[in-house]
Amino acid sequence: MIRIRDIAERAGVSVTTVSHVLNKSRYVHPDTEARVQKAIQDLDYRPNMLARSLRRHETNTIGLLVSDISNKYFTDVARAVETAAYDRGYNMILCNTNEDQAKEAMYFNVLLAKQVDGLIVAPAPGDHTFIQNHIEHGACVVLVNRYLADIKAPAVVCDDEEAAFTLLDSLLATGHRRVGAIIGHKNVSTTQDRLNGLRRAAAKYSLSSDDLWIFPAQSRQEGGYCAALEIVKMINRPTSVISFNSVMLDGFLLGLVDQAPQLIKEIEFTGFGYSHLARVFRPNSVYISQPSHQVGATATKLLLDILTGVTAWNTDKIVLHNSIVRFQSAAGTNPLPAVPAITDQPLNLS
Amino acid sequence: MIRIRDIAERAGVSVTTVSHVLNKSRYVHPDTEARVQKAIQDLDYRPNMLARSLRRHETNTIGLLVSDISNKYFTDVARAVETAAYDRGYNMILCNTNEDQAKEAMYFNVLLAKQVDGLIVAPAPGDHTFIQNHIEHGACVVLVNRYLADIKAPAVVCDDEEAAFTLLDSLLATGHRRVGAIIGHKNVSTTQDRLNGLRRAAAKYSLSSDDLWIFPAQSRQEGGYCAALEIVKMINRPTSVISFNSVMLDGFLLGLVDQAPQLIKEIEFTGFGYSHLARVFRPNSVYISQPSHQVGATATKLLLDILTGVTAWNTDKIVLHNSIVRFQSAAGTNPLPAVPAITDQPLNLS
DNA sequence: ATCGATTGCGCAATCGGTTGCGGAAACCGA
DNA sequence: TCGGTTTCCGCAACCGATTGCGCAATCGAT
Repeated sequence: MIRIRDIAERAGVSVTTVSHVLNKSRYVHPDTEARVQKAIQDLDYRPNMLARSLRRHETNTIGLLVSDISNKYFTDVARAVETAAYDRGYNMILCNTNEDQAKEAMYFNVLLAKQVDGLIVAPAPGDHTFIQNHIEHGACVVLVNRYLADIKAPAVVCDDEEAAFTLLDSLLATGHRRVGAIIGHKNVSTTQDRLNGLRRAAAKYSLSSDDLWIFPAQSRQEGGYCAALEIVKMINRPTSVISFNSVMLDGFLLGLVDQAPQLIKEIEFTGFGYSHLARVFRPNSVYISQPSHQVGATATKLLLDILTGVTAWNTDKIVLHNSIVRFQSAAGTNPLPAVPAITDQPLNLS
Repeated sequence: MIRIRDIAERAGVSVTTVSHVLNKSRYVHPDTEARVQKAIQDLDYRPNMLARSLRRHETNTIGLLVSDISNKYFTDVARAVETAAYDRGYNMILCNTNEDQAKEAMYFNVLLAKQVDGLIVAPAPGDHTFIQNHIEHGACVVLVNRYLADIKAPAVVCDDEEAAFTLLDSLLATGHRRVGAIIGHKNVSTTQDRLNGLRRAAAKYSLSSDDLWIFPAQSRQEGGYCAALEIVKMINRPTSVISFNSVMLDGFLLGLVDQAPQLIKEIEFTGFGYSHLARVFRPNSVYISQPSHQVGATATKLLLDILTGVTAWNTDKIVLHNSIVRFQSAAGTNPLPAVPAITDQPLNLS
């Protein structure tokens, strides 16, 4: 490994000067600087960030803890965080907690031990006093997606109550009177907010609680599949179903396809997040498009603003807006452009 | 921040002893050790990994460079790498290169500057002499998914030639005589291997090159969509299509759904990787299930074995086996269990 | 020629750990 | 009591950078 000292010797200057050249932190005579730069080139020198960070007490690195890396929502958030961080000279370390609280705590410790400057966390369900502890000991944390009553930290969330209301309202407005909801984890703020939205819409139409069938499932495909198995067996079946995420919706639809294909046509379905299956089965339906990219970008900006002192530490909740979109018409928000540019040409096999 | 010195003072010992307690690196009297442990507890001490790594010349961290984090194949690889690394006391830093060679080079440098012990790389298409450079300067790199002729490093790949052969063979065996292939990036080893497999199967059935329509597309949904737009316009249309990844297949199917729904029934399709859409449109079809998890686990084991001296550095290619699976029958390999366990109970809205 | 200002750069302490070397105290058998 | 072990632990150098302090050389004006 090439050290700064090697550069200094080769350029005939002190390590101080090399350091200042590297960081442009004070005036260095152009000739000297050129010699140093040449030595850096010649030896292919790359500063040791461990040493720099140790001395500077900052790593220019933030951690991102997501609960499920295979969920498209989180990969979108991760990409946004990564981009926003990179634009401001920070790197991101991504960790997958798998909705496992123990793993979340473990990674939290690891990342703090690695001296990340701050953390963006999509908290797993469960108790989070350990996070509050770390915050009190000086950790800088921004929550995304879910907020937590017992953690005093800023959060970037979506207006889930409103979106759920809108969704159910639109179903009820078109005449549905028996509605199912596949809701995922019960004890997270998103689910609670969305349930509140459903309740509000149900109240608006004086729906009885018997007519609103709530199915808490694992927030994964199997959860939705289970919901399908249940619904197939029901007598007074809902005429429409809302899923709280697209993974469960996929599972639900696959369940119907496997177990009772005829129900696909009978049951209206919609939910949070884009799904290919929903799109092909219900090309004219709506769904809730979550501002995942914006969530990541906003959280990152907030975190970095706090870290760099632009913004004071606070416990504000930033609420971004979900949008309700129709598959066909939403050219801008739709994952697939209406008329995609043709960028490649066919080729014959030679 | 609590330093090791704070612990030492509180426990009335030297920092040396605290360090040895932390690392269990030499005998310490039980009473002394207890005092140290108590001080660690009391002060909620967490060692600074930067300092440790600086001194030890190792970070117990590996980097993973993937070309597309929103691709399920890579998230599976990432999860496997993360798990395998964690089991051996290593952490993983995940970086998304977005199929962008410049970004790949940038992250390569960042990770080396952060002194990662080793790197697992799914290389973007393009020139990679910079990787070879780093290897010659001592970087420890394992390639996954794609191998590169100009990089002397071990690689963990799949038997893509064989899988492509099997896939096309099965189509030709059932009578198809005009086949299309949506192939993604042309200049990567996977694509080349698969093309060779296709050629071999085509030769076996004496298919003329006019009957094998090759469509190189962007390796994303839009690429598949473009292929659909093309195929819709064709006169002597393929009766079956093979996609080289599931994202393009999704795009292709959406394209058909949008532009020519009747073709969905007419054209047989299959490809590499599981797709919900393929499953619902062709519940009895086969597809190539890639051993993504095994790829990640194997690459990690190989890298860590090299790092710890268990295995010597080499440039071997480890070839794992793709399997060809049918949607319905493949309970084990299918993403969805045939009869998923019901783990949650319905709940009434109160 | 003198002196203050400016230019250009180096010394050495420091960040928070790890570890080779060695030393004091306790123990033990004769 | 004495010499040799064994037990237990501390000193201080070191990892590779950053940075406060200060000094020598040059410059320009008088």
